Amino acid sequence: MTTPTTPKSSNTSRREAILDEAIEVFAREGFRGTDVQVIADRAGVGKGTIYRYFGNKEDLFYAVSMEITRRKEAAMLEAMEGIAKPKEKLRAAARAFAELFQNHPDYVELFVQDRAEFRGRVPERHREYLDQLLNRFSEVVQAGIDAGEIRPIDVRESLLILSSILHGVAIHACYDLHKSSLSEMSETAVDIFMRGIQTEKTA
Amino acid sequence: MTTPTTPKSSNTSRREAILDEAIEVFAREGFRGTDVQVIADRAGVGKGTIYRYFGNKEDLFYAVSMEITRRKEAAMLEAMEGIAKPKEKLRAAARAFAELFQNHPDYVELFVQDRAEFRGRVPERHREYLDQLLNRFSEVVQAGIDAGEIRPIDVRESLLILSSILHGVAIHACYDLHKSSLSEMSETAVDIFMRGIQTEKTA
Amino acid sequence: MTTPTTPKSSNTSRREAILDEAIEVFAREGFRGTDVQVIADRAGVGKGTIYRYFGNKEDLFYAVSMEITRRKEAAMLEAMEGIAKPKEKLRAAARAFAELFQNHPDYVELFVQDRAEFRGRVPERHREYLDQLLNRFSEVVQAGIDAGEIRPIDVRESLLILSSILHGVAIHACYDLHKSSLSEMSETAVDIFMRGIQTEKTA
Amino acid sequence: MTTPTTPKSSNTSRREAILDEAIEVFAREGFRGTDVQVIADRAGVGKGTIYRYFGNKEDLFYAVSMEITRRKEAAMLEAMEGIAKPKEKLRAAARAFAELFQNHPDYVELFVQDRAEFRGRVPERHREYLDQLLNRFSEVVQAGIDAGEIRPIDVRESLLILSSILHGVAIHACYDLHKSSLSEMSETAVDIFMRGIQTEKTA
DNA sequence: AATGAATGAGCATTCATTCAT
DNA sequence: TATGAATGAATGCTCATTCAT
Repeated sequence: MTTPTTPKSSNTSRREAILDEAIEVFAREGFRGTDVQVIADRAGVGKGTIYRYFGNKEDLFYAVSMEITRRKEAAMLEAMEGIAKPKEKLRAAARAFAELFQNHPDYVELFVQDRAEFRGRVPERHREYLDQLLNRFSEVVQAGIDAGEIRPIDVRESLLILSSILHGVAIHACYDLHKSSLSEMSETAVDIFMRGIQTEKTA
Repeated sequence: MTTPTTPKSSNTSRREAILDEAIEVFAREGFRGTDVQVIADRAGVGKGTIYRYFGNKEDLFYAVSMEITRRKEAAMLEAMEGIAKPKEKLRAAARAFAELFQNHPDYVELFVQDRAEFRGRVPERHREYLDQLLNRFSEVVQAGIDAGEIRPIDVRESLLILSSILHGVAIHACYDLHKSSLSEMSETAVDIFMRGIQTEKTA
Repeated sequence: MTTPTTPKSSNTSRREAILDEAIEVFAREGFRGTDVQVIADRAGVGKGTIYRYFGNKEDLFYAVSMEITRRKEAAMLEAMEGIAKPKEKLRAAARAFAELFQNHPDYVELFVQDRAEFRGRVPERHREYLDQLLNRFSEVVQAGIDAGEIRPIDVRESLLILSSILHGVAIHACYDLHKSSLSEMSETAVDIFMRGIQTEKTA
Repeated sequence: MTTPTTPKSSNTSRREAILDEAIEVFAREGFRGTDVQVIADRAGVGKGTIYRYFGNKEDLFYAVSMEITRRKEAAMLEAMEGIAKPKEKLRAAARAFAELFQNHPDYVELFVQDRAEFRGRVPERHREYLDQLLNRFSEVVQAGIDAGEIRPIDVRESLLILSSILHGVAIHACYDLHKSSLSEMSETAVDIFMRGIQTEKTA
């Protein structure tokens, strides 16, 4: 764990190369089905190098999972920027979420793998992430309530439900391949959700 | 690979004993993490017997998955019986779904395992099941629309979304253990969903 | 890979075949240096079979070690039978010990391997064995003392020393290959030992 | 494989630091069980440095083994100095041997490791050492014989036996923890040995 | 039909050794 | 000279599947 000589270039690229390949291989083969050697070969590094960087297969998967989480969060937060109205903020975030997973079906698989393999065993990361994001979004929903756009619902619970819907749709979309895309289905789902939480008179 | 004869009395009980144990073990250990020997031991049969009845580990898991699907379906259909109003029918079904998974957290895990391990590879069973159930529910939704209770939405799409919500909540509930139960969270989610699809004036 | 027809001999012969090869390979390569696959190949069984019979590499080594211990003990006890005089009993046992190791240099290596790899970690087996054997020999020494042939020494301690001498000579003999054989060197060593513990006047 | 230059001040300390740590780690973990990185870390040097100084793991172990041999030899020779009577010289040397190993149980382990890992493969060093030391002690024994204190035995053989006894006791002492210490047991063993080789009338 | 002993492909992980810096 | 990042060969152990009884 000594600090690398060239601060960014070689180590970073190596780490990223491994991570990039790991995303694809874990997504395609599943956690248990993945042979670390395959990731090493694809990343063009020795197997030992992966263990040097990530410790073990599980921690490599964690790193992958966390990376996806970061990208998801970043995409949603970025999408909300510059939008004023609370409900539109939520829609924008949801749309960003759907588009990310539409463009990267891998990420859905990784989410499912994580849930399948590690259920409640390593939730701290997810819990922590969820809490952080929930707080961020809670302000938005609260603002919507204060503005009279959204019914005075339980903020945290409704956000968990929105999250469930988004993930549920992402996971389920593959069962409806012939029809609407993940984005389209998500759009409709969010539309129903927004109608479900808004005040009567609102458009 | 010899096809088992039509299960007679003792065969049936054997099959069920295996299936029952398989549900628990697969749920606890995951598909890849499950040792068929463990299922055999718990079911009190030889390992060879499992292979005689189910062909291989994957097909055993399929059988388990299908069994859960059947129970899920049965619970929902039974819950709808004797209820007249379309919206109440949907609520009842959703409630039955949530209660089933609340009482059998195993089933959630199996659903996730199935999705994780076999994503698009064996969708026929799910697709077939979904289609069948969708048709059943489509009539209900259509009746709601015809009765003016539900907005004239895309029936199939909205049902897929409801399914996504229910599964999404079931999967997500474990991340919010401290607060509401799966049933409670599902209740709220379905409430939002119903508000989202109903016509303006409806209560 | 033909399975023998005899119902009993099958398991026993398999176990023994593995054990026999394990003795040689462990002796030649050392515990850590041994590849279980090599033992499997030489014994004509699958690697899994070894793990089925012995659990793991360490327990396989234990079994080997114990087997040698048994043979050592058996050889010594057998050699003492039918001999009346205590001192001659000891000499006979020591001679049997030396001859066994002279004919099976492997056994020396296994003893050293055991000591090297497992020092105090698994002494129960050895301790137990030593105690058992010590008690057996203690009677002999005590008889010698009572008969006035042996000085009134600490029985247990002197036996441990005899054991140390025998093992020490066995281990050391290889450093003096050019000259006397293990048996010869051992004979001399035991002669010195006997003179050292006998009463003055004794021949 | 570059031959290290003649050790200068800092080199020497580096070499010694490595050697000191190697003694402990090899003794605790065994040769095969030792990770060179651990030695490097404990010695505060890079792993490459160890390879620069010692070539490879095996040669590092050789160096360690030889170092112990030197200390053993030095302790024995020093103990004999200033003592006139041959038998007392032997006793003194044996006592020094026992005390060294009593105070440094590590050394016993290293001796066993050496024997276990390299049996007859690298005996030159030991043989050479033994010969050197044997010659040194042979004079003592011969003097004892000439003085009528010791029976006219084979000098070399009896010394090898004494060596076997000392090493045997050191190795065996751990199997008798509850009772006498290595030193005590060794003392008794040497006493028996001396009685065994001395002439009848001697005290 | 039922069994479970036997099998061996498969894989995570370690660590001695090298070599570019 | 010293270093430690990179490597990949080596190996213990598992477990799905088969098949003789």
